[in-house]
Amino acid sequence: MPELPEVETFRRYLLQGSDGAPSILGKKIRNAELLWEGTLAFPAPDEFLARIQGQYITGIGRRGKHLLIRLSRDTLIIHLRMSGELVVEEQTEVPGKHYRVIINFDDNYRMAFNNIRKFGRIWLTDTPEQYLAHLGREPLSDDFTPEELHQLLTSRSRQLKYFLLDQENIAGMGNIYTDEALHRAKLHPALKSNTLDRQQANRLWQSIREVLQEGIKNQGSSIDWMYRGGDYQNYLSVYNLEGEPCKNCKTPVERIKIAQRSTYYCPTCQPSPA
DNA sequence: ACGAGCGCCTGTCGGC
DNA sequence: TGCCGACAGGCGCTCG
Repeated sequence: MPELPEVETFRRYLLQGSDGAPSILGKKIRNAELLWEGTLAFPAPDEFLARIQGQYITGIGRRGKHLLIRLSRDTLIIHLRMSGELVVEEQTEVPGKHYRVIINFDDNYRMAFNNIRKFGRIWLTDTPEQYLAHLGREPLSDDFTPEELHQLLTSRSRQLKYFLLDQENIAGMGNIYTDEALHRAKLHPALKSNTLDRQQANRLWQSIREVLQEGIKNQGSSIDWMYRGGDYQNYLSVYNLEGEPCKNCKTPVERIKIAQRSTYYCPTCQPSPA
């Protein structure tokens, strides 16, 4: 499911709580339950279950699309992939059909990793950096500059869609926000990255940050049956809007396949490179 | 180096 | 109604 804005929304939910769910910060872990062992990327199940017991939640961070739950001794890294979500609730609730991992706290609350498609993964480690080392720049950080984006773009020749989805360049973009950023920057998704001039790179930098910030402000996008918290889906310009008029020029939005993903763009505002 | 194709999973939707 | 393919917010792998 989630891209950077949705993961950031989950981070804030865990940190601040919401109606009916407390913050998990400071809670002590009584034990964990592994309902689908494949969720666990590291370590082995026995070690995971033994090691997580008794640790306290000391912080909640994010790196790209990875959630970083800081514990007394370790970090629990969670990647939600396509259909994951986190639920904080009382232990008396009936567990959801697709709960894969449950963390029980010692105060009658729990945090459940709900994950229909089983693609999500978690790691428990005291060296989290090694699992995050492949990630590129944090697009909303203060020291990510348009100059640096231009440098990244021109260092290789990639179609812009591929470039933005590649987490080794920028960490956090997914299918929705990539299409939205390219439309806002008026760049065709199949344009080669190394053909962009400084002005185009500046526009893309600005567009990436705007769509991500607007996504966070609206608590992410809720599409289909999953994650109903946010409402940024109501402000999308092209994603999932095939045949609808472009918000700028009224040309019908088109859908093509790039990188095996549906890719939405306006053929007028984002002219084809060919 | 780049990108296509596929696998991993469960569920929904539209067409026939 | 039932079946069947297409599709879904991700990513790692192979192959040419």
